[in-house]
Amino acid sequence: MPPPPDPAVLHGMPLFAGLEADALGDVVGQARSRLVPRGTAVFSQGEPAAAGHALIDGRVKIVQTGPDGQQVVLRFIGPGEMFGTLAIFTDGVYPADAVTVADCVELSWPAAAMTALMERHPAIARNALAIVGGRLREVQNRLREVSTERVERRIAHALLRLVRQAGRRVDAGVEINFPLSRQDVAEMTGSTLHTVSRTLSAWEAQGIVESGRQQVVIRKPHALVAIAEDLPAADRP
Amino acid sequence: MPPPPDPAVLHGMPLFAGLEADALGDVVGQARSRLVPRGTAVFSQGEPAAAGHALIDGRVKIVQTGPDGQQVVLRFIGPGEMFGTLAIFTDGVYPADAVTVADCVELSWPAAAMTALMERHPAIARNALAIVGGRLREVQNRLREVSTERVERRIAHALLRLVRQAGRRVDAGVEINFPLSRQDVAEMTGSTLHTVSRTLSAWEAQGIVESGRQQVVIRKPHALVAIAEDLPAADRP
DNA sequence: CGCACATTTGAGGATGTTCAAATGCCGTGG
DNA sequence: CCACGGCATTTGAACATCCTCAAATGTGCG
Repeated sequence: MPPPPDPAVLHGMPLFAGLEADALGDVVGQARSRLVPRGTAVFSQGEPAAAGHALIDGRVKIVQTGPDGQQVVLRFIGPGEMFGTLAIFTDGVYPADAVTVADCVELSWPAAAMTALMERHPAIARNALAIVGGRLREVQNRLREVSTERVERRIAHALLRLVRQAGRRVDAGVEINFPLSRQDVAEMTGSTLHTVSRTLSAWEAQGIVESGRQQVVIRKPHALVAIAEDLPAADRP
Repeated sequence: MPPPPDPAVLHGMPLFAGLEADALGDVVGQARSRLVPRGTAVFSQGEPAAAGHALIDGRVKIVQTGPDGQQVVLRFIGPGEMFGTLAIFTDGVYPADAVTVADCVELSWPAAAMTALMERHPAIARNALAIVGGRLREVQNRLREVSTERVERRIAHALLRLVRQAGRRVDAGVEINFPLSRQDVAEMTGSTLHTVSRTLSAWEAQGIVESGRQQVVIRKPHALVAIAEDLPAADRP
């Protein structure tokens, strides 16, 4: 049996914001914690949604696979974020795969417990609504990007989003805090790993990024913003 | 002052499913009804979200505009559907334009009334969660399509979605029940009106569709499905 | 009838994909 | 410790798709 979770971990999780201490205890009491090594599927597309999940530590990639095997990265989950809960509120089937891209610690609540908690604490339903609403907006924005922007801008947007979500200051600039392959970026932007590689190479030549095997450091975030916004690149080192 | 709405109109609106009769009365009591002629903006992107809306009759196009003016059609709203409610649950600003593409009758609830109703009747929050969750899925699927499929398949998918949503049997086949331009289809698929026109022309030559000014009739839905699924077109009239 | 707008169609060309092959990096097992 | 095998990445070349530009044609409304 995994260690019983500490109520403190729920702090800062938007889904449980505004709950009383005893309500939080109720929530924590229903949770299971688990260690998941890198490269493992937490759940898979098409499975019945047995549980809702929250990430305590690590990073999880949410990938949707189409009928012909084409994959799209829907999002990366960081500590404090929920995932796999949508299915519980809709048709009960996970709509995507969740794969750990680093060693992870996660909490999970059985689907029944999740819905029961929501009935007992209506604030959870309202929080969930705000969260899902926010994600809907995010995806709508990406839909617009993919529909109207060229590849280079989309890649810039994707990296900037990742920086916002998982950026860590290092002396060379800002580093994206988890292993990220060209293929991943391609699947985030509706492109190919070849094009992503070429684009990053070009940016590297201009000193905008530094990148290696599954790792990206942004040296000049402002330059990336200029590309994302399609502004003239008016800057020297 | 518009006519006081009849409680019957709420029947079949998923947002208010499972509510008691008196709760429904409460809901209806807060609503305003309004006639909106074709081509009018119900609300505009960037405005503070003053109200949530439900369509009783007609058709509304939800369009998002990017920083450079590029437009994307997020969805078409038909009778019985809600729209413009997302903003109330998130940041209070409409994320898109809503424009009538036919003469419409709509109900609306002031934002404050909407949230109050939700607090009074928790079932509404749960319904809303399921609805928003369903839309999130839909948009995620479209994101995958736009990211991985070629234009022809995307157009096929878009038309099929419209048929499901607003298809009407006519002797020639199935008609999409509201005025729909090539430009609209282009903005639904991340393409251009030129490409859409060419594609429809080609399909017309094959007897798959019949289309004219802002109007499309699908004569062979199965053929369209074959294109959407990328199957070999194995059929004769 | 004429104007505004929707649609069609052609030609040319850019963007990005596809195909192919080489190189580099990392952990594993000998 | 080093060699090996599996990935990840890079880069070149050819090509396909689809967009852009341009102009003509059709359709409905005022």
